Amino acid sequence: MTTRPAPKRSGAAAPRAAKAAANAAVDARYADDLKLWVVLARAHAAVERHVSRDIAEHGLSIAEFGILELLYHKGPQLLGDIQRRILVSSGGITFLVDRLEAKGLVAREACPDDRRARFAVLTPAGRTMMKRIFPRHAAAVSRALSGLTRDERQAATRLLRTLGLAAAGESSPGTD
Amino acid sequence: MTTRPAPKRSGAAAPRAAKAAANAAVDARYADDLKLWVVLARAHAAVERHVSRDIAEHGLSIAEFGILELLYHKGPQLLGDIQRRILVSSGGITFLVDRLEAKGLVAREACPDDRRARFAVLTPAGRTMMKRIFPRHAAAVSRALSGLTRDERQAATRLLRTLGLAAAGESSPGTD
DNA sequence: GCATTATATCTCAGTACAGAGATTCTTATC
DNA sequence: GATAAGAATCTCTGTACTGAGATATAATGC
Repeated sequence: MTTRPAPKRSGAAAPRAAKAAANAAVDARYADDLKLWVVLARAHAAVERHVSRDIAEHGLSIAEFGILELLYHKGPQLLGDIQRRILVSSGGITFLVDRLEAKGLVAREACPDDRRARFAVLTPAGRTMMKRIFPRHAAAVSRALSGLTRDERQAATRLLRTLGLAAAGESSPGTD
Repeated sequence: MTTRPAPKRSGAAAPRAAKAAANAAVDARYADDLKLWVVLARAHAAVERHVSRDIAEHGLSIAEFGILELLYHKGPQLLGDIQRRILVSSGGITFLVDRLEAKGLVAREACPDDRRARFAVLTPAGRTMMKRIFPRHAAAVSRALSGLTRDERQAATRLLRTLGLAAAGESSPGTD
């Protein structure tokens, strides 16, 4: 990660106005939407970097933490339900739970009603860890979002929920 | 971590129930922020899936398309500038430009002022391709965002820009 | 000019998943 | 209870990246 103010060098200046004019028709039509997609991606990346750094200090990836958080708050869950909830592939959920199991934070338990299915449950060690790191994680998330006021955060939550639901539902029914 | 928001804690007599209550207090305090982080991640994932599927039909990843789009609209760029713009690692930018070069869409050119640096430029084939697929891509983005009204999209753009800039600036070097 | 330090890119090993198909089990029907 | 369709998980291969160090060049102080 190098981020340094570039030394003086005649910049890669391109005749912006002319180029933009050339594609003006298309650009003008969709420019606002493209802009929204860009700022959405950047906001997500920026917040994710904060969150990820916090979580990485405990040796966990975001997806791993997502599973632990789900189990911590909602109790044991079927692997398939976790998969749909945190949006990973079927192979991904096996891989993630394997790793959490290897770390001793999660265990698999049989489902009495369906022997194909397995529950993931927090081990005592996993629960202890979440108790310890969750408040700190929540604070890190809050800090990452602190660029918005309380009202703005509420407004953003509403807009993003609407956007997410619409985009998830539209012509993309399967999460797999 | 300068801001350690101490959850209010009932001072004396902390049996288990009180501790659990304290946990609940922490959870409640940050619940809204965690919710915003979740809907941000989901909205991003949902929109990205649409965009990604559109781009994949042309054999490109989102990062590759991001480079092509940057070169298409802004002209030749130094690799380091592209890297900072689309947020990939130093190894990543080499890898991505290699691949675009192998596809014949991009070429490297020497920088006359700095022989360490290289420009990436669109080849004629790359420009032709972008001319062809960009409008369609823009339409796909618009469609993915169509869950919000025009006004909502404007509001979301403003909020996400503010959020992204704040999160990127805070203890994490600027991207632009 | 020459050494020193900083920067731009590249190399290489490793990580985190995605996706397709295999395996194991359930449910419905005969 | 045997068979077949369907479902949940696992296995395996492939892809897109990250990050630490290597190499070449530039800028600066002597």
